[in-house]
Amino acid sequence: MTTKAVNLARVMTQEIETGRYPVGDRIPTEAELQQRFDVSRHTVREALRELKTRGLIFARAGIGTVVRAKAPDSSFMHGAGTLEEVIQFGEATRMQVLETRSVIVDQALAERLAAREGLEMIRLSLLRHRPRESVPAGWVVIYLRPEFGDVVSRVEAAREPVLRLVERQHGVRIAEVVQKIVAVNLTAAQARTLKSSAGKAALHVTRQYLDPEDRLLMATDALYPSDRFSHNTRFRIQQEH
Amino acid sequence: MTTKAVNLARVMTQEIETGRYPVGDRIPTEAELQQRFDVSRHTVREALRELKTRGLIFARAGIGTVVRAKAPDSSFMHGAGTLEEVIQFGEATRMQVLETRSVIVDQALAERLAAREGLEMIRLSLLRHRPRESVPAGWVVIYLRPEFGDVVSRVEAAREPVLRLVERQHGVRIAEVVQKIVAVNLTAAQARTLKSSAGKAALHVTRQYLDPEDRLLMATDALYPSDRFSHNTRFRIQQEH
DNA sequence: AGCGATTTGTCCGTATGTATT
DNA sequence: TAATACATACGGACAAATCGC
Repeated sequence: MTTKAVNLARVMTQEIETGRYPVGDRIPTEAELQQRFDVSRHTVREALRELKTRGLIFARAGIGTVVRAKAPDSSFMHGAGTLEEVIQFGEATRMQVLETRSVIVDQALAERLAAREGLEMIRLSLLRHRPRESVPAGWVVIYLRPEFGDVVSRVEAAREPVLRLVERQHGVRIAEVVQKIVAVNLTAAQARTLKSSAGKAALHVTRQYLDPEDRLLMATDALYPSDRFSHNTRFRIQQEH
Repeated sequence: MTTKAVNLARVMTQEIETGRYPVGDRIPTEAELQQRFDVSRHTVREALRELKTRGLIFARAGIGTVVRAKAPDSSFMHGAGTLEEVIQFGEATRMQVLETRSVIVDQALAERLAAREGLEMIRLSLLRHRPRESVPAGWVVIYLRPEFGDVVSRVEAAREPVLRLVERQHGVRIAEVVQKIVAVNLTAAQARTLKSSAGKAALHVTRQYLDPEDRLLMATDALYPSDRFSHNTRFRIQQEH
């Protein structure tokens, strides 16, 4: 069973899509729609509200209701899920630093990190451990801008993500995260480090953290064997007025 | 001048944030709020609708209205292109339907889809093909509510995601997507279907698409061999305004 | 299994305010 | 100023879902 409002919204959507009401034109007034579909004004408004939140129309008192777009515009599909979930490297994990050193970005690394070649960066290699588990949950390599080097000494003790340390310590703000996930089979060397077995499937997650000017602040390169990690995200769509 | 509904929404948001109504608890009924704020039920519902679309609460007839989450504080992601990338099953891929049938959700499936046991759903199994490539890019199983069955016949011809077909045809709106990604080694049977090889790493992506009332509209279960797919996301953090 | 009581969902009618022409 | 059209708000009625007895 579909409601009258949903049905009306569907009809109006279709008529906008098929060009009966072209972009820029006004659709019939609420009173007219009320008559045409033999419903209350409340129901008409309910249907139009739906189209508004989908970005198909907009309304102005005194003017009417105007078609804004034929198809739902992607800019109206704002994902308002938490970035926290992306950033949070798990509260319940302990970080074990394997190695810290300075590297010059070569061509291969430049590609992987979307960073400029020749740039100097701090390379922090560490294992994530869950409490009471002998095998590491994952292997994370963090690339940091040299000026953020002072946080390195606090990584193991801190109970929060490296990103948070950098943000607080240096007053920078992350504006964007670019994430790429692929599946890989572990090499023998990787398997040794992770105390897993060669050939086993793993998630390979690379991330770039950018500031508002699109400059790379930090990048990570992580490897999570299949049975120890799942990557969960919750996207919520925020409608606007 | 702020409207009564906006004001009420603000008060309720704050009370949820400050913990007066903890996550999981019910907020007062519409009738109670109506009395407390001395407004009509219409106004109460208008305010609650706002909180619903923000994902703070969800409501069920017969039960009440439950707090789903505290308001995202400062950093939550925003911006075009976020959810689109999740939803868009690639325009440039062709869908080949392998099988369509009706299934009753058993215990195992209930867990995987976060659906109720005993529910009837349509199971649509298909392969994604990229143009000019002989091997499939991925294997997708879609679970649809029975009332959406009419879109099945149009999946192969349509050049858009099944989700879009459902949204347009039935006037429903996705409010939330829950996504889980794990790495797996392909079984022999899976490898055969995908024209890949057993043991090869693959991304296993499961998603639940929920409407504003938290009801499951559609769920997908996809398998992408490692060398044919990478999952890219771009999170943009909303700046204060 | 059934039957109220409760609570949200849908739908209707009406009145008044506000913005635009 | 008057007419138009959406915005806000009030009221009531019944349906649908759920819970407890």
